[in-house]
Amino acid sequence: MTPCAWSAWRPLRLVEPVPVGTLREQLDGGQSFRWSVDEDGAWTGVFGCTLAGLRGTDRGLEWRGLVGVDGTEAALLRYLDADGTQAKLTDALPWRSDGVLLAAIAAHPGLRILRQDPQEALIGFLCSSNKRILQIRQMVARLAESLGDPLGGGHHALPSWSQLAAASEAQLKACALGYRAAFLRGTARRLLARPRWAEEFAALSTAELLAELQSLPGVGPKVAACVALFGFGRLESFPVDTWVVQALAGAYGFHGWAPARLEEFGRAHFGPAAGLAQQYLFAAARADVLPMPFRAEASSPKPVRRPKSRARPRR
DNA sequence: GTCCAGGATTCAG
DNA sequence: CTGAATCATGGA
Repeated sequence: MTPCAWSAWRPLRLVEPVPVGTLREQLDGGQSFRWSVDEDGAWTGVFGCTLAGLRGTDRGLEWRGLVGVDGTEAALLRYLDADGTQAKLTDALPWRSDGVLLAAIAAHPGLRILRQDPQEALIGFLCSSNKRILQIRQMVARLAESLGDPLGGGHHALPSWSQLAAASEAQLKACALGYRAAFLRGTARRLLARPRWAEEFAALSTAELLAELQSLPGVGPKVAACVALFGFGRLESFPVDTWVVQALAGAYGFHGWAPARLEEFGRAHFGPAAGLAQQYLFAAARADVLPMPFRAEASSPKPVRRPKSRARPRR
């Protein structure tokens, strides 16, 4: 049992202020599943092997770490994109000509893509299919608690692939994974044989990375896009989930479009930081603050049938 | 009790 | 290739 003592709260220097609402969306809005908040509004979370606390105050963002543990502040600065890369990319998004995006950014100013560990993103989104964020968080918490290494204060790191592969059926079942248990075991066994998988994946182009991720059991187009975005920092990756489908249908009029086609639109329209735009749209859709001029029509005649396939320029 | 969830997989057409 | 059934579990 490791004694746990928090350091005092200290200011965290970011290039842009983070409103408390944005902080909440960022830590508990479906990117990471490892943060929880107490009654005073103080967040506690684990990323990689770092245990940290965050809170928003009148004086700005503050952080704390475990006494005797070095590197917490540096890890937080990297995790939260303190160098301002995403602030610049946000400014380069087409919000000046896109009122939907403008409204989404205004709803959560300063929202960032968390720079997560690849394994953390992969485990989290392997659990994500057909589940709500709250339940994903519970699954991941149980995985860490029952299989991961202790970090102090009752918190645990996520299990390694070998720890996951070695887990018994009963242990996985107790994590309430449902049919996703087979996904986790399968992926754990595959990556256990490739100790440097994260480096190897990081060296791939984004298209190659997405294909490589999708070869893993339980990883389809959407999960692969999320892992590329959150775990490998591929900000051009544009995950299309149920919320984004609804947002693009209601706000842009793309009713009935297949996810692959919406993804194509997102990348073309939003450009190199499409994933960042996606996160703004996702958060705004969940908060129900997007302008929806094309909300699903109840009485109008059948929507115009759209061409299902495009001419393929491939050779 | 019913419905649905930051989907993936498998199978029928 | 597209669409539908199926998957296991818990919260609303």
